[in-house]
Amino acid sequence: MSAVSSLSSIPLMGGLDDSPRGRVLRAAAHLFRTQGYERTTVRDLAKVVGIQSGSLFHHFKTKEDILCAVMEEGIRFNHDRMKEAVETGTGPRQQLRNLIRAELESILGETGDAMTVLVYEWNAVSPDKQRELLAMREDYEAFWLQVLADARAQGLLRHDPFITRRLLAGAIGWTRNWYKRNGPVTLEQLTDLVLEMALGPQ
Amino acid sequence: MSAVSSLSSIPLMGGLDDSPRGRVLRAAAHLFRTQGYERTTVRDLAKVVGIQSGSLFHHFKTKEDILCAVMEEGIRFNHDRMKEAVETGTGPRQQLRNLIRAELESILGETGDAMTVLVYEWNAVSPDKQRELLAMREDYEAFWLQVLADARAQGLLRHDPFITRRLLAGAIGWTRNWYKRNGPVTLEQLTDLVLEMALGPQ
Amino acid sequence: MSAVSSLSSIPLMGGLDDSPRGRVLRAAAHLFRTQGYERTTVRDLAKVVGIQSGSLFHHFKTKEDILCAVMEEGIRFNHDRMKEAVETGTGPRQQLRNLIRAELESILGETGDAMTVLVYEWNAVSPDKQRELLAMREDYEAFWLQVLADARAQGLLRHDPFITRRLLAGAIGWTRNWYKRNGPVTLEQLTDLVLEMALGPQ
Amino acid sequence: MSAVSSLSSIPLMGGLDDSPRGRVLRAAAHLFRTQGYERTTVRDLAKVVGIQSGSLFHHFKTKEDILCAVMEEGIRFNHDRMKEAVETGTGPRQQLRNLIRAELESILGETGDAMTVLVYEWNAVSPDKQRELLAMREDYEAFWLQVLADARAQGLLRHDPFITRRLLAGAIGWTRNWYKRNGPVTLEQLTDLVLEMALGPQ
DNA sequence: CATGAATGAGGCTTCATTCAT
DNA sequence: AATGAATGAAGCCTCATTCAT
Repeated sequence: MSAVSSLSSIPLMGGLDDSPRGRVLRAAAHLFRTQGYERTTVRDLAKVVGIQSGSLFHHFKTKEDILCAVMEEGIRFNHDRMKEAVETGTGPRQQLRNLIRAELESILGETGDAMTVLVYEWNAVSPDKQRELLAMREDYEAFWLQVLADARAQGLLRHDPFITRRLLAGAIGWTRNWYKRNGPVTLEQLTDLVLEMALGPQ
Repeated sequence: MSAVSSLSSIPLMGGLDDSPRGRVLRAAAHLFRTQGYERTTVRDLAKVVGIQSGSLFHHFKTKEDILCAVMEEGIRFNHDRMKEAVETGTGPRQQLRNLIRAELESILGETGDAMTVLVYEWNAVSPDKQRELLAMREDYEAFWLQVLADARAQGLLRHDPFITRRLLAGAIGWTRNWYKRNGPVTLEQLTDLVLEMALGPQ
Repeated sequence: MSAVSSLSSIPLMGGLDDSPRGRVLRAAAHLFRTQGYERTTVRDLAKVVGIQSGSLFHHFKTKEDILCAVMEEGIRFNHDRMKEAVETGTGPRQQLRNLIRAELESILGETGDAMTVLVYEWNAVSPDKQRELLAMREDYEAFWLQVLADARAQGLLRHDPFITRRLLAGAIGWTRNWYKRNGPVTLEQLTDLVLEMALGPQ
Repeated sequence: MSAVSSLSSIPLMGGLDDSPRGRVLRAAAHLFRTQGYERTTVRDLAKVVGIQSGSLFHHFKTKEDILCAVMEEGIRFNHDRMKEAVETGTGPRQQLRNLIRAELESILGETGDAMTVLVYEWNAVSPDKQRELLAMREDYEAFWLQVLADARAQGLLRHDPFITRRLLAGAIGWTRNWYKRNGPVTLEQLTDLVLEMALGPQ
């Protein structure tokens, strides 16, 4: 059923160590993305981790908790990444480029499974959990809006920061479905393309 | 469970009449998007349509068939829309604008549920059906690539048509998650924003 | 599913004309034997007959009624056959041979499906119907017991008629599972073999 | 629905212990024979065993697997019985008598349900499984044919071994439908009657 | 009489979760 | 913590039967 039978082929997801918990979350992120949350059974997951299905419930109360944990770890790790992107950039243009670059990494790299699951399985989580997760995303988005507002203030950006952010978020998130890291376009080039979409040529 | 208890609140999806089949597909598109395919039971669906669950299987062989039919109708209807967009435009710039506008309509309008389901529930369909559906999408995408290639030939577009299309597809598809039709930005303005992302200012 | 798609290949069962009723019963006897009663759907049956499933219920009240009618017709037709077998024989030995021969015909010939169904699907019919059918079989069996009793009285038969009848019934009924009419053993030879089982050599 | 509500009234079937698997198979053999395979629901079966219906599927993959297992165990156990019958007999006559006796035991005793199911529900199993089961029966039948061939070689048997076997199989198998163990005829007497059918008086 | 869409009860099977060992 | 058998609710689908046309 599953195309994955061991964890060895799943890259270490950012921030997750080799503890049982970490191994479950990495396997879950992968399976939830490739098969879908509902179509992944706890037995599928246990098999990939190399334990029995009953044992999962010593680490997580419910299957939904596993899903939420995947999402949380994804947000948490990328929050740090974004923060760093802003802090290491000097000036809005470079900061924005850093953000784009970082978000592309987050989508196309080791946290890609988690970020995809965050979007695609969003309404598998209860409203309560949705609220919690939305709160976590809020300051994540705040980085973007702040940088875009700065860019606008400096005349770099011609349009509304909010709308620009949304359009960029769509373009970036979708790369998961087509971009190949070892294809003809480098990640730097892709970053520049997206940056140009936001700010125009030059 | 379902927030929807009758079909009356679901707009007529493009091309689907009031036949039992059409009513099932409209309800399915809506439920599959709001609840997810796996989390929508055939009883949920039947209740919204106003029939018994067993009766669904007079019109469709399996639940998966319903999903595929939703996707097919979505593709089919929008194929015609895209074709018209290209035909009624004179010159690549106008054709491209028409395409963007048409795809925004397709995402934000009455076929939005179907198009979202097409993306979000993609791996709920069997590989065989995936192949069929991909074949249908192919000439849909061909419209875009042709127009973008023309734009490039005329110097309107500075980058690779394929990549540009993917970035636009992401930006446009994501609007479903944030754009409000009765908000401050009109669809025409949104169209222009996306067009500017593709071609730059002016 | 069914290996039969038309009635043309099913021989006319004894006593059943080409009326709708007769055609249904012949098809039913065949399908019930080859697939089993429960595994044969009324749609299967209707398709072979060449009508719609709903139309079956103009001729029979329920599916079970069809099964019972098959059984009844089988018994009724073979009752006449047995009667004739007894009447045309002179002396117990010839009468017994005639009965054996007639019952082999009934199992291996055109009523074989019905007779097999009578045995194999016996507990698909309600107790009430079972009683009715048992009553019909009673005088059928009376022919046998009478002839065997006569044979015993004449010293032809060494054992209890009742037990002898049961053993013969088993041997004869089982022929359906192995005897081939166009094989090396003729029906007359088979008849003699069974007769010898009953009466011993000579 | 079921006339049986506990396992206590079902005799231990040959070779089956009190493991969950054994208890399921014994209950299944009984229910499948008395109600028919299709008319026995997995809930019926679970109730008799004293477990929940879902638990059945920890021991057997499908309902059909349960049927096949019943058949297999029946064949396997009786294979050993037949082998012993041949080995403990000296000379074809005694061997044949032992076989008859053993098969009567197998039909009328604790494996009777399984053997009946084997015959009556034969076409409820898939062609693949039929092949497997036929292969198992093959060497079972080989015992009979060998002994009958020996008998023929010694002049004890006047007719073809194959045909004789089939007639005996029918007579023996049918005893399930009429013979009462605590009736006027002992099993030994019945055995002798069948033996006489095969070899003639003396 | 025939049709065929609709019914709705019920069947098999799956699966997250529990718990005694 | 781990196991794995057991649970029991719920899911998809089938099918005999009905009935308006």
